Amino acid sequence: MNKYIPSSIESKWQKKWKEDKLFSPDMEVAKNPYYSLMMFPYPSAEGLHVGNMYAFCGSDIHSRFKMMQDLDVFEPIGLDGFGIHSENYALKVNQHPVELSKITEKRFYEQLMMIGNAYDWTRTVETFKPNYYKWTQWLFLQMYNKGLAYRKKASVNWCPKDLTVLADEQVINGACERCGSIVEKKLLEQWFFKITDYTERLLGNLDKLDWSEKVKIAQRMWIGKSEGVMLKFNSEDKAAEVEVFTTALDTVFGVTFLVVSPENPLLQKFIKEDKRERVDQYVKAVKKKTESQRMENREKTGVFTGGYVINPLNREKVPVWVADYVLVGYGTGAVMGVPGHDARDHEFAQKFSLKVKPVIKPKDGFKGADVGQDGFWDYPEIKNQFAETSVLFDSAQYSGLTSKEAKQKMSDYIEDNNLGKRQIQYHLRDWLISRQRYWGPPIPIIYCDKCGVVAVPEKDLPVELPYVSEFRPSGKGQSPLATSADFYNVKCPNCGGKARRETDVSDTFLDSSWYFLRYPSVEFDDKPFDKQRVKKWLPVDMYIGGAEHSVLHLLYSRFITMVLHDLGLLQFEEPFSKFRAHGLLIAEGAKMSKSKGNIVNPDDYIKEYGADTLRTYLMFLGPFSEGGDFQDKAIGGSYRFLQRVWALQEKVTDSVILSEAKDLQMMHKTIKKVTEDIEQLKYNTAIAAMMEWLNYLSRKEKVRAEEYKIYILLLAPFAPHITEELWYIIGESGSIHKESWPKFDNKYLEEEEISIPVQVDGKVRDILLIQKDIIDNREVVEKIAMESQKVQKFLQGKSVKKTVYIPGKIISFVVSN
RNA sequence: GUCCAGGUGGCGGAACGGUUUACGCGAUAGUCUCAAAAACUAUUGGUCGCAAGGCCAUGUGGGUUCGAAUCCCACCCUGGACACCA
Repeated sequence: MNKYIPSSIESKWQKKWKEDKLFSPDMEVAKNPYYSLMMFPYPSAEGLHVGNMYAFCGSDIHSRFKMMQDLDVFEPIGLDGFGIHSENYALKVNQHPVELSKITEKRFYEQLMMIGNAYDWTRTVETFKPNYYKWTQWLFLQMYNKGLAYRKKASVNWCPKDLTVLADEQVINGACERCGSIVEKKLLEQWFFKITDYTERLLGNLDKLDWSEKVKIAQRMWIGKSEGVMLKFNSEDKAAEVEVFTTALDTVFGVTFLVVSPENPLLQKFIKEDKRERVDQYVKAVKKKTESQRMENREKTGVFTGGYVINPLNREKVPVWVADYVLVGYGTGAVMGVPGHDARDHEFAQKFSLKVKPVIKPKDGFKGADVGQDGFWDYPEIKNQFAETSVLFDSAQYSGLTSKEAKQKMSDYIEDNNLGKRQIQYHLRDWLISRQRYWGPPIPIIYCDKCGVVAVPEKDLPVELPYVSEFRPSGKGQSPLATSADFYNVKCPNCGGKARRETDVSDTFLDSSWYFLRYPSVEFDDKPFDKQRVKKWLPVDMYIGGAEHSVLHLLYSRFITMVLHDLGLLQFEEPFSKFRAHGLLIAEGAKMSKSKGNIVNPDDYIKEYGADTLRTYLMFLGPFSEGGDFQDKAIGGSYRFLQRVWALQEKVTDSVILSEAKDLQMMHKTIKKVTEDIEQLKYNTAIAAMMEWLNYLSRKEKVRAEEYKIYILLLAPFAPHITEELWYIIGESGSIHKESWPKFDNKYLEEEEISIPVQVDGKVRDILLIQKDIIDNREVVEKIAMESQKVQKFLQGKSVKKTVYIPGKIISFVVSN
């Protein structure tokens, strides 16, 4: 027997698989297409770390498993190479992104080759190549023509470090999701996609999708639907009207003030002359405050405007304040202040000594601490366990009603009297796609002095990204392309007159919002995707990726797919039938990051132990959906495991007949376990089952060829190289990865003797071995149990009050009270 | 603050109403060796005991059940997502 030397067999098979196009299904004739997709990486020349490998291997194992279930699996790979991530890396190492992209492409593909994934290397997609971004620009044009891309001047999120605007989805906790800088607000003219036109569909379809629940929840939260009413408040003198949105109309009798946000133009109408100076001062001060100052200090501030409005339900006079805790971007930029039942309003009222008036109480009255001395009661909207049991008081004819009833009746009243209307608000806002950076697809728009905004004609695509040596972002709210006269000076496609190109590029998430459509159609230069191909291969059967893309990539892709569906270009409106989020691989108890210096490089491990060992170890260290902790020491265990599988070939013989019931049972039990576990991505327990069977086989004198063959078939998705080699060693031909997955038969799983624990008062006192044929005979089994000496010891002198027997499971005697 | 995961040996983790600690790492002892490494074999939750065996252990406190790591309630931690969204 040869020694197991991973390095020599792994590269050999990788080369052969690629040459033979083993993992390139025929796009046209494949009978059972199965599209298995992994989120493609955004490359930087540092290469993939072991956390990336973890994700890619997990997806690959599932793909290979499906392949062996005789499906024509299409498992493509590509690079999401445009965007800030790659560009920042270029800035850091001071190399031009164009050159760098060539290096990173090579490096990434080499690494992905080394790990042994079953990629179709004939169909890669790189978003930064003109033959791809031509169609990203085409997509923009479709959006534009459908009225879903529009330009507006808006206060947008500006990252002071990356020197570009960001989408709302890219701002986390007031900070840039890339670099962590606190974002600023900037007024700029930008391109937006009207994702808000699709809100209800994006929300509604979620229920039908087979996706990881946490991702669906994140999307629902992001869309942020809330139902309430839009209520009109007239100023005292009826000269002005302001609308507020509320989800808690039942508290309307508790309104003691009204707050308008400093940015709200309606504010002006409420300011009384004697207060103008102070109000102006306040508004100015707020505008000067940076976002970070606002984040840090959340203490309530505000100024009384001098104006009053009338509460439409009880006709009470309510003072109007201006305060920056009211956001201009949500609802109407004005809220009714109910300090009795809203924590923020309460805080505000306390600070400025405004009246607090509770109007809802528990059905059976307040109990001591329910309502504080300051009159604040944590009302249902905050602690909704009270929602069912609380009633209104001091609310005219609505007193005594529950919140739900009151909301109903008050809404009716408001609508009947034209005081407002029921309304649904969403958190989701339109997708800002302009970026003032270099490394992205130029937005295909031309501005003509005469014709205005003109779309670049489709025949002129791609608008190629020029090689600009000064690719650094300028920070002036303009892309570096704005310095290239050759680029921006154009003739208007309409009138031929002097015109100027849009110099911003589009968001990298636009590149990735449709890449899955391109893979099956990469060879077509005249269209983004071929109708027949799409029909055959999409939607994606299984999509695996990180949960960090819950509201970015995964939401945008769904939106874009819906639009293409509405344009009649796709038959489906959801791109990913099944999505599973993988867990995060951490190292030394912490997230892998450069700053912590705990990045683990997979190359070293591949060199030392081989890709098969690394794959097996990564998949064994914890449940794939939950991630785990990478421990350097423990990887040796996986290496030993494969060594032992290799060594087992010595014991293989054809002369022993596989007849022992126990042998068959182990085999079928393992097939069952591994099959079911892979299906659910529970790779760690699948591998544990393989180890158990291996331990069993190693203890035997001889191992039958049949057993060994099935063993390596089950192991093939996890360790593709060693199993391929062993496949040839045992005299088989063709690739093991094109073999059919072993099947199990339940008839071998039953045992002759079944062990039944016997409990006395809930504690196990003995374990009986019961013959299969009497297992259902309650009396006999109970008698055997009762007669057990170990059990008798605990029954002595006591009477059995109750006996529970679950056939084949357990027997339980109850003696105590 | 809200939402979502989780808290089980020295460690990563199994089990997810029915024998807690599968599988692996580590540790200890042994075999082999001049020696070491590797490999192989055995032991390995705590505690009392010479042993048989007992008792105690799944974050804490209650509850449901013949039986709870698992289900319910409250609380305490850890990780993640969202967050002045009215």
